[in-house]
Amino acid sequence: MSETDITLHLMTVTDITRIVRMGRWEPDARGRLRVAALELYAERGYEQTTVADIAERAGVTERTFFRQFTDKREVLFEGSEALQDAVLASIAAAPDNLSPLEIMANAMESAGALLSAQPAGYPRIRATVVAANPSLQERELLKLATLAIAAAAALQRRGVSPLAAQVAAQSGVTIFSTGFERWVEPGQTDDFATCMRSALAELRALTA
Amino acid sequence: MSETDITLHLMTVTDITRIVRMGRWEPDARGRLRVAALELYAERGYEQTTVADIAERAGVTERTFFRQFTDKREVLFEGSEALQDAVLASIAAAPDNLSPLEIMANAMESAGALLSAQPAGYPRIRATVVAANPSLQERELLKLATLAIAAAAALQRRGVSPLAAQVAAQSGVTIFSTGFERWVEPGQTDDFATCMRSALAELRALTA
DNA sequence: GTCTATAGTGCGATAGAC
DNA sequence: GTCTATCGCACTATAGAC
Repeated sequence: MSETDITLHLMTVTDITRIVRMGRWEPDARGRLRVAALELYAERGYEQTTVADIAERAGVTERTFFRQFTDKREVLFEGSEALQDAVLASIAAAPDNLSPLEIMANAMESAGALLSAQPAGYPRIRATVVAANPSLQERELLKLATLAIAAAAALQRRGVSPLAAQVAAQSGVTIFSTGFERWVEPGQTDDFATCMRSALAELRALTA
Repeated sequence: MSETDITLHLMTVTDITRIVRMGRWEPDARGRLRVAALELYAERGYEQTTVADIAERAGVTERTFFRQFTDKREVLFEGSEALQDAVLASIAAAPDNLSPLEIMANAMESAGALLSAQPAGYPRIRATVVAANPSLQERELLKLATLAIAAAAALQRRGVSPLAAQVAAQSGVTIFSTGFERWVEPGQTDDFATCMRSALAELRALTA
C-alpha cells in the first residue's frame, strides 16, 4: 500500500510494484514530484521554488502537480495519514489496564517507529525545511492538531471522558513533538523512543 | 491602546478617541477592515470572501488591506501580540515558589482575562469562523505554537531547564485551548478561568 | 497606485489500460 | 466501449515588487 510507504529518496518494494503496474508516460509521477519538491525546497528554499520548477524536474506539467497534491505544502506530508492510522490502531488495541496518558504515549511511540523506519537523515532534512518556513510549520501543526482530535475520539471510544481524552491526546502530541525535536538535534545519540520517554517523564515531574 | 482593543462590532472609547485624533480620509481604516473581514467571513465564508470584497466594504482599496495586514488571514489575529505580551509579563513576574506548570497556568489565565474582556459573543463568533476554515486554523495553531516557544524561553530565563520549559509551555497552551473550547461551547455557564482550571485539574489527574 | 508572478481551479481533449 | 491519468489552456485571486 502506498499509505505505509513514506520513503522518499530510495525506491521501495511498493514503488517498484507500482511502476510495473502503471502504464503510459513515465510511471510514478507522484513519487517523482515528492522527491523533486523536497530536493528543491532544501536546495533553494520553499518560497524560492515554484510549482513549475517542481513539475519540470519531475517531468510533468504543473497541472499534474495539483492533481496529485492539493497545494504546494501538501507534497511534504505524504505519510501523515499512515502515521495517524498507526496511532489510532494502537489506541484501539491498547490493554485495559493502562491509563489514557499511557495509552497515548504508547500510541505515539508506534507512530515514532514509522519515522525511525525512514531512510536515515531524511527526517532531519525534512525537519530543517519545515523549520525554515512558517507556512510549512502551519501545515505541520494542523496535521498534529488533526491527529490529536482523532486520537481523542479514539480514547473516547474506549470510555475516556471527553475532557480527559482531549487533554491526554494533546499531551501525547506534546511529548511526541518535543521528543521529535530532541531526536533530530545534531549530535543526538538517543533513539526517538528514548527522546519521547524523557519528555513524558518531564511532564510527569512537572505535574507532581 | 489598540493592542488591547479588539472590539469589532461595537465602538469603544478607544475607537472614538482614535477617530478624533486621526486626520484626513475616513479614519481608522485598519479597524474598519477588521470589522468588514470578520463580518464577511461570518456571512458568506472565508473562501467565498475576496480581499476586494473586504476593502470595498471598508471603503479602501485592496492595496490598503495588504499594507495593513500581511495576508488575508492575519486580519483575524489582531490582539495576539498583546496576548503574548501578557503571558510573558506574567511569567516574568511570577513568584519564585511556584512550579513551572503553575507559572504557566497563571500566565495563560491572565491571557484569558484579555479574552473575557472582549464584547460578549465576539470570541464565539470568531471561533466559529476559524473552526470552519482549515487555513485559519493553521494560522491560529501557528500563533499558539509561537506563544509556546516564547513562553518556554521566558521560563528558561527563570532557570527552568529547556526540556521542562518546553513541556510546561506546551502544556500551558493545551490547557488554554482546551479551556477555551469548553468556554465557547453553547450553554457554557462557567467563566474562562474556571474552564481552564478544569483542564489543568484533568492534566494533573492524568499524570498521577 | 500600478504591474506582475505565482498559486490554485475548471474543463475539454487525449492517450493509453482494461 | 469504460476508466483513469495526463495535458493544455483559460481563468481568478493572493501577494509582493516596483
